[in-house]
Amino acid sequence: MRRTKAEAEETRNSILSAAERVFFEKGVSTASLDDVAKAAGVTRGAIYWHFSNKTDLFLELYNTVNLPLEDMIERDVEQPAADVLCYIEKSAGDWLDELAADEHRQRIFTILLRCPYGDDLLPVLEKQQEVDERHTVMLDSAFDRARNAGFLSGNWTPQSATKALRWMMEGLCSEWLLFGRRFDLAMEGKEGLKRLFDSFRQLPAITEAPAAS
Amino acid sequence: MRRTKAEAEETRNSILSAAERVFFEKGVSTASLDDVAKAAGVTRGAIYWHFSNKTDLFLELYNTVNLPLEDMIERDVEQPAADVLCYIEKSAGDWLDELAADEHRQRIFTILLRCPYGDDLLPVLEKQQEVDERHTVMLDSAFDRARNAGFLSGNWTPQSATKALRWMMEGLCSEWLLFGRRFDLAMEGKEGLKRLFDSFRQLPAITEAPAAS
DNA sequence: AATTATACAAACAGATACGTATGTTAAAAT
DNA sequence: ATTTTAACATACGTATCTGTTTGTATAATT
Repeated sequence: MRRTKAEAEETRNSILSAAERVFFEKGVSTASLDDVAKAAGVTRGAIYWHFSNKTDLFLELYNTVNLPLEDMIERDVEQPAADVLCYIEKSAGDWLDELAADEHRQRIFTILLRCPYGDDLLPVLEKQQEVDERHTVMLDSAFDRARNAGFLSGNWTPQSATKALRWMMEGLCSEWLLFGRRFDLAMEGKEGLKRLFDSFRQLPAITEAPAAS
Repeated sequence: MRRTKAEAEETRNSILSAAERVFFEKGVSTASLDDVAKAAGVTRGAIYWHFSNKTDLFLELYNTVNLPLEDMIERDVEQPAADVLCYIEKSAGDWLDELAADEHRQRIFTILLRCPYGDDLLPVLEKQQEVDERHTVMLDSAFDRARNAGFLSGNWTPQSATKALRWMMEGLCSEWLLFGRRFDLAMEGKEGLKRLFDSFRQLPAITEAPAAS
């Protein structure tokens, strides 16, 4: 029963959608292609027509979303130095809002967190690391501008602020995604961000009074 | 070839040790019992003699180590309020040192992070959550004592400090363990802790001068 | 209108992996 | 000295998953 091109694209998408749900529920390695086929209402024949194997299916699924941090990078473009910290904080908070509201991204992110990065999924890991690297570089330079303009507390260096922010975000999301969403990600996350950024902004208490430069 | 009791205990331990390495390298779900048996220099018969199946083997392996946070809990016992913050910081730093030096714990922790908590491994997940819960409660009360004694910055509440610390530790360890140990865990981790705890300790800059109470 | 290529389903073959059943040796128990 | 039983190895049957092949109805092409 040959389908029209539009119909074929539909089944392809339904396979991807089913794979997302099945991989999320059973894990990538334990889920079989038959599980995915049944969830999509097709047979394995359809999957092997559209994709070459499970790894390829996973990679295609992985390409349907931009990575967790990827769009956060684009957001933090050049801003006036006075607003950089607020802007980064807002950007991170918005990103949490989006994640909390988008189950699709939640599933993808969860799958990525606990997928066994062995052997064949190396390209995924490499892309992840490249995105992380770009995000780190961007944050570093943003915090550096804030610091040069005198808006970063002496307690923090650009690098340490970047790491603290990234670790908090990663820990926050890991706990929420991997361990059953037992708290309000957006609310608690943004409160944590607020405290952390307050400490970024807080100028030293005891040191020299601002001399005219 | 019947072995003596001591020899049997040896093979049991070698199976556990092999399982640790194999699960770490191939992932729990993709590793077969034959892989484990070969790595241990025995056959599957030995495994089925000592353990009832793969899940049971995993649970036994899981019981051989105290959990990542478990011993950190015991450490943070009652301390004079003036030293509480320093004590927690040191305790967390020590724990990072130990993790960085102990490949055994690294592997177990890594396995736990990316194992598919579906279906049969629920007891593992539940124990994890219970340990996390106890750790959180302990940190809350410790930060609370620090705060009541005036040693916690007004920027932070006990709860927010607890969460910030836990998220930072979790993000730090996740990035290090899941993504190839590409930095010095103990050094960078302790520097991050130092910055964070400095911000915990830093009293507000502008607010009222300490009035006699 | 006849042909061809597409989009699958169904059937097939090979490889694991699991659980169990059975065999075997030597340590304990008697 | 037998007997028993612990500690495995070996062999077996079965289920499952994978990749491929074959069949087939129907769009698309000419």
